[in-house]
Amino acid sequence: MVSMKDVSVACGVSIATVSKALNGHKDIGEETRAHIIQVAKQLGYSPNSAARTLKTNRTYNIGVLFSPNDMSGLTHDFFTYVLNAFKATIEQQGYDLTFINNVRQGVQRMSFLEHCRYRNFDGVAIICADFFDAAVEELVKSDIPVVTVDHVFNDRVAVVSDNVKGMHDLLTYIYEQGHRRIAYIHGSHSGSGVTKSRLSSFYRTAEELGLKIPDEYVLEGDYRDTALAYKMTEKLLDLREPPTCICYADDFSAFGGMNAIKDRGLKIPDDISVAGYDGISIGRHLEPQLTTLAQDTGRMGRTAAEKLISLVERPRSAIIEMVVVEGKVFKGRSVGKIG
Amino acid sequence: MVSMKDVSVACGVSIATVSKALNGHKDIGEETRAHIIQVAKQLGYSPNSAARTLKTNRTYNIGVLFSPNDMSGLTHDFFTYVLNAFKATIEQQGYDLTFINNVRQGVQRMSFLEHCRYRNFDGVAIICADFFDAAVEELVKSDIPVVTVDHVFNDRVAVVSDNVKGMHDLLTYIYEQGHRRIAYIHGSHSGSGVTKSRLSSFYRTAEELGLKIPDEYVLEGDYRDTALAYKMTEKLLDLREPPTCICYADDFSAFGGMNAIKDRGLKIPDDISVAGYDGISIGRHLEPQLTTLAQDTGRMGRTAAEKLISLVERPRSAIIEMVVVEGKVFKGRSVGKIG
DNA sequence: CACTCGTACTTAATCGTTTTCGTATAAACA
DNA sequence: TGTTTATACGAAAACGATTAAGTACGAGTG
Repeated sequence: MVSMKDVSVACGVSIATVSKALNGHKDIGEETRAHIIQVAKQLGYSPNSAARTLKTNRTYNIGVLFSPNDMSGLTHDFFTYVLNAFKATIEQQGYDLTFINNVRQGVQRMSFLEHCRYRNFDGVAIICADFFDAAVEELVKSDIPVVTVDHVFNDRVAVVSDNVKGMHDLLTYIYEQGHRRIAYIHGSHSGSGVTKSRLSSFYRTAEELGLKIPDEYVLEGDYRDTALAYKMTEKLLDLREPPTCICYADDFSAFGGMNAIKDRGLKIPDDISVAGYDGISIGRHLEPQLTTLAQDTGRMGRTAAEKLISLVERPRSAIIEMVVVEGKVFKGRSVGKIG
Repeated sequence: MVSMKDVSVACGVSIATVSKALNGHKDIGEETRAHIIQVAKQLGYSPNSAARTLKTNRTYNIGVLFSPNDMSGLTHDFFTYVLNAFKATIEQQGYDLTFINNVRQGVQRMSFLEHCRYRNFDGVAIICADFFDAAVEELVKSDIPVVTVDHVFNDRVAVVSDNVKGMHDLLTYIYEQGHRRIAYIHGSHSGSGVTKSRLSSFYRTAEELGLKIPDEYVLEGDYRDTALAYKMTEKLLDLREPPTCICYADDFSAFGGMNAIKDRGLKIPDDISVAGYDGISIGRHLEPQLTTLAQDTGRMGRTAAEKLISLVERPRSAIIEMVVVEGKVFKGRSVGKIG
C-alpha cells in the first residue's frame, strides 16, 4: 500500500506536509497542496484508518448491538427497519457500522464492553438486545457514548416508540368504527416495558372510552409467534360472546390470527375485525390489508443515529434525553365498520 | 485506557514480555505469564486493535457489501438470511463484520474499494449488490480476498444457489402431483443470471417431462413485487385455458398471486395450485402453507464465510471455486394433487 | 574447565499517521 | 536598516502494539 511517505518523497516534501495538505490545513501553499493531491491520487495513495485511529483515538466506527433474545438475528423485521435507517444516517455522516458480539477473540471470549474497547468504537447503539443481560448493562454503564432503542436506562439517550399513544390511537380508531367488544392478545412480558406500556394503555383507553373489557378478552401471546396467536384466537372465537375485533401483539401475530379466523370460515372484516401492531411490510400484503399501528421505524433509526453522533462529537452540549417517536394508525381493511 | 505499558511497569517487566505473555508465546516463564495475566486483568487492560492492525496488517474485520438495487436494504429476506449465517460463522472465528459503503469520508466520497483499503478489511463478501456496477467490479478485481453470493466472477470464489436443480426439482414435484398445465411468473432479468438459470431450467425440465408450455403461460413479474404478481396472476386466470398451477419468482410474489386467486373466490389448492421460491419465513405462515423451493440460506452464508476465511488465512492452499448449494422442495399445502 | 545450549527475558525498530514546535524566508513596518 | 509578522514548510515525538535479534544465566556435556 502506498503511504504518505511514498507521496512525500515523490513530491520532495515532508510527511507532515503531505498530511496537512490532504487534511486541508491552512498552513500549506496552494500550489503545493494541489501538487500533493494530484500525486497522491496518481500513486494510488490510500489513507490508513488504523494509523489514524492510533493517533487520534477516533475510529469513525459505530458499534451496533443487535442480538434478539430469540436468535432471529437480522430477520426481525421491526428492528431491521430501524437498523436500516440508522445505518444510512451514520454512513452519510462518515461513520461505519460494525456489529458488537461477545465471541472469543484469540484466547478468551470478550464481553460486549471489552469488544467495544478493543475496536475503539466512537459510540454504540443498542438496537435490539436482552436489556436485562448483565453484559448489556455493563456496556450501558460504561463511559462509551450509547443510545438505546425501545428501552430506557438512567442518564442515557434513548429512542422509544410511543406505545401509550400508539395503543390509544389504535384502540380509539377501532372504537370509532363502532366496535365495543374488543379483545387483545398481547405480547409476552419477557422483553422491556413495551408490553406493559401497551397493555396499560389499552386498559386506560378502554376505560376512557367507557368500554368494558372482560378478563377473558385479554390473553397472553408472544411477539412474532403465529402459531400461538392462532391458538389464542381460537380461544376467543370459542367464547360464548366472542369479540368483534381482536388486537394482536404485532403484525405477524395478527397474520396467525387471521388464519385461524379464515379456517373457521369466517370473513374478515365482515364477521370479525383484526388489528396488528408495527406496520412492517407483511401487513400491506395481507388479504385484507392489515389495519395496524405503523411505528415510525425510519424516524427512530434516524433519530438514534443523530443523537448518538451529537453525543460523540459534542459531548458537552448534547442533551441526555429520551426521545419519543409517535406512530400512526395505518387504516387497512381488516377493521370494519359496525352498527 | 490502560495499555501494555501500564501492565509492564506494574509487573516490572518489559512491554515485549507483556505482549508475548498475553499472546501465548512460549518463551515466557509460567509464573511470569500468570502474574502478567492477573495484573492485566486487575488493571483492566484492553488490547488496542488499531495498534495491532498497524503492526500486523491484519484487522480481523470482514467487509460486507450489502446494497440491494431496490434500496430495500436489510429488509430483503433472502439475503438477510444468508447474511445472518455468514455473520455468525465469521464471528465464531474471531472476525468482525463491517458494512462497506461508498459515502464520502472527510473530503471526498470513496469508492467501495477505497473504503475497503481504508478500513483494511482482511476480506470482503459481496452478498447482495448490483454486480454490473463498475465500482463493484473494481472491488472484485482487486487483490483483496473476496467471495460473492449468487453471482460468479472469473477466478473468484462464489457461493451460488443451484437454481437449475432447484427449478428442476420443484417443477418435477409439481408434475408428480399430476399437474400438466403449469405457468411461471418469473423474475426480472435485471439482476444476475438467477432469472435466466431458473427460466431455462424450467423449459428444459418441462421438455424432459414431456410438458407443453404455451407462451402465454410464461410471464415476466419481478422479485418481491406482490402487486405485479397479482396483476400477472389475473392475466393467467383470464386465459381460456388457465393453468392448474402457477410458479412464482419468489415467496412474496406467490403471496401476491394467492391474493389475486382468493379474490376471485377460488380455493387453493382445490381450484388452482401455487408454488413459490426461496423458502423464507413468510411462506410458512401463509394459508395454505406455501409449497416452495427452500434455498439453503444457512449453508450459503456459512460456506461463504468459511471459504472467505480460508482465502484470508491460507491464500496458497485455498481453492478458487464456485460452490453450488442445493435447495430442497418444501412441501406445503399450496400445491394439490390432480387426477 | 571450557563449551554449547536452552530458557527467559530485553532492546529497539517499525507500522502510518497526527500534531506541536520550530525555523527559514520574505514582506511589512518603524 | 533593524525588527516584527505572516506564511509555508520540516523535525520529531508520540499513539500501542509486534517481533527479530540480542543478552544473561544456569545447566548439561565432553
